[in-house]
Amino acid sequence: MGRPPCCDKIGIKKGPWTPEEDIILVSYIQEHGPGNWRSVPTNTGLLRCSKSCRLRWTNYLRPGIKRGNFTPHEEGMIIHLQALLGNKWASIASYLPQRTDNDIKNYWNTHLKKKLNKSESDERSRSENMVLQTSATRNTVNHRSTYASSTENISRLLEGWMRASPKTSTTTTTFLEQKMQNRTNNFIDHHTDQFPYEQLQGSWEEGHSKGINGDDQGVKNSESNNGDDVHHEDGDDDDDHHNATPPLTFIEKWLLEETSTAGGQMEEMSHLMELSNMI
DNA sequence: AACCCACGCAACCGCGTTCTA
DNA sequence: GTAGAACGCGGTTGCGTGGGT
Repeated sequence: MGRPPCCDKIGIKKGPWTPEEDIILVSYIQEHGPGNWRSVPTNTGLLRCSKSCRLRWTNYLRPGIKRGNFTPHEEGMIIHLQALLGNKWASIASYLPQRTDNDIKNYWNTHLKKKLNKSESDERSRSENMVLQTSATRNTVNHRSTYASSTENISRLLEGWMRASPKTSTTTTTFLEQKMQNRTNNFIDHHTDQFPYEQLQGSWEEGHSKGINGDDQGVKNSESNNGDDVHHEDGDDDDDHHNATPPLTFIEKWLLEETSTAGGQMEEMSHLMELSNMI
């Protein structure tokens, strides 16, 4: 309490992350694993506060993150989990391992809240069904469904950055100088100018197997389950998330059984609604 | 073509919780 | 047991972008 924010320190950079910074951060985490964020800026030479590094990693760079439009299934889960848990975005995110709490929060604030308000004002008695129906309808219309894993994001930004600035770097730190050579060798396909996803992923997992812990159990799982919403095990995500998560056994069961297929979804939704009404 | 506005998303900030010496 | 440091979460902000006029 009353502690000054770490980002007030002089010389700390704010604002959007550059591809360079992303690469440095990813390289470092690939080698040392996430955690001990305080040491990340000093060890990497990044002019960012530890908080910013952690946020960038968890919200954007972490592997297994699904980006792009939310599926009706995900949307339904968010709506009902929000009804059950409130604005516990981290807890909700633990049920959607491929989505970040920030993503879910943004999606709720920009889409779902409005939608729910609208349907509630339209007709309160039918609002619940309205939500589900409009969800499905909307998704068929909204088809920017190019989900990309974060590794793909990284590969793309690497590609762009490497083309733009072949070898030089403005933030020449000891760490960067040492690692960029190695990492680009790992990331870049020697035979093409592309950064094949498989190769990048392989590189990542190779680094992981050296000793990444905690979050990365989930990282591995979600990576291997890319494109699948199923949440397979409890050790899948942050410990905090699970500690904070109430024993929603029905939902867990539902999530385990349910895939992105729409079949049976509506029926399960109605069960969920009953459950949430009881609570 | 230029301007305005609304929207979406990435990042920041403040505070509560947890950890450690 | 306590204080300070680090971490994690939720709310909020600011900027880029696309659509409308």
